[in-house]
Amino acid sequence: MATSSRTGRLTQEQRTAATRARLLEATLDLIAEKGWAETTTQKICERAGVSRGAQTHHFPTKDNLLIAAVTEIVGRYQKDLDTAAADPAGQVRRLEDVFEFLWTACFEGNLLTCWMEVMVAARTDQVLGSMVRVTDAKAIDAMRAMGEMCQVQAAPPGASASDIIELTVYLLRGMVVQSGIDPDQQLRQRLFNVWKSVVTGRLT
Amino acid sequence: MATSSRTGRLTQEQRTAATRARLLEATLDLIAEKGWAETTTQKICERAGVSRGAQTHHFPTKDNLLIAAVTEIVGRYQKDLDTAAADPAGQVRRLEDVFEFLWTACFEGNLLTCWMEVMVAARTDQVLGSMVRVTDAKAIDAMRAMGEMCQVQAAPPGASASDIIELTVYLLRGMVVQSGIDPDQQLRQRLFNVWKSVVTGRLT
DNA sequence: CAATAAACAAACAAGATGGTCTGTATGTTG
DNA sequence: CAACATACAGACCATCTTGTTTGTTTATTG
Repeated sequence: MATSSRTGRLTQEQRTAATRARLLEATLDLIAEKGWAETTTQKICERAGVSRGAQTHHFPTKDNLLIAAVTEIVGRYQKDLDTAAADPAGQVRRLEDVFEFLWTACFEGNLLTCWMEVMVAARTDQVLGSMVRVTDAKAIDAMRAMGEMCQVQAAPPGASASDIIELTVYLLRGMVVQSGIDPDQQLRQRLFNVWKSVVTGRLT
Repeated sequence: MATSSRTGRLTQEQRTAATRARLLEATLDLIAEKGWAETTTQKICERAGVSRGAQTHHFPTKDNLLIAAVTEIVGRYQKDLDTAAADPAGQVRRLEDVFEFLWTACFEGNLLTCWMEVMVAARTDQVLGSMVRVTDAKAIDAMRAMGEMCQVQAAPPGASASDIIELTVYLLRGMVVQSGIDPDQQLRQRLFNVWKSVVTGRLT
């Protein structure tokens, strides 16, 4: 319990937190910029301004570091989800608002770009796969729950608002991958508007 | 022009075609099984039963081989597209049939799984990116053209059948990525049916 | 059949990557 | 202040990956 705030020195805890944060931030940046496969420990250390010895001290193996990075991605996205879900506390929500949230969460920043890299890598990576499976299921459940709060009546029997939400999630994920090679975001915005009008026209 | 079919020997042309085909097949298998990043020249040669010398003879660099593999993927998918497009020659097509084709083309075999690996890798790879950009645009155009052959009237102004098709493509691509970590294909089938009923209920 | 070219095999070289190891600096605690 | 634990720095090593090179086999052609 030594803050030592008046001196220029740092607590061990502070130093640990700082270097870990720098490593994770560099890892996320590299995944977004160079892709999952090109994200090596050396490049991470270089970008984070951390020696390789320090990295191996905090994260003994590369898996440790990458798992922590994926946890960080999930945590940030989950945080967005939580705030959005708690926004109109207990009240009824408009489906339109949910669409708007999903769109913004997909294309602001590079979080979803990182997540698509992780999902694709998880397909052929055991440890990553089991991790992504559970966290992704949780995220989709949370988003479906947002749909159930909407007062809409689905026209086709068996189609719920939650289903529409989940479909929208897959659509947006496909669009995020597309945005990696096609810069025409206006086209996607227009198509998403079509999607919204088609879906909302069918629900009441 | 020596066929030499009666002897046990092979023409140079035949040998070339055979080894190239084996290498490409092994490459596609590895991309589907291990992912883009784990697809190394050594593993390709090992799986193809081809020496590394032979590989470097036919494909001097790894890029050459991978580009040829991507071309093979695109070619096979384009072939599916062409046969499907030419099926009801010049006639009007049902939107339902197009949906069915898109679904089948996505989940039969592992072609689309490979394609998603390529698309994600293309985001951070210059040469791959320019290649994927043009071929993907062509494929989407071809699929949009199938939508334009459907005699449907879009209810929301500005929404064409082609737009619905393109939205469906992105939706299915998101689902393909999901299928890499979530084996519940029945869920996706059910959701896709929801999407279809939403659309067909909205179009006439 | 002889000469030439192509297909093929395998060893080698250069660089990158991830993990281990040894040593040093900094903070913590009795 | 002394003993100890943690954070950090950098060298080292085994492995893997890609590309080159050298030599051998097989097919083609005059």
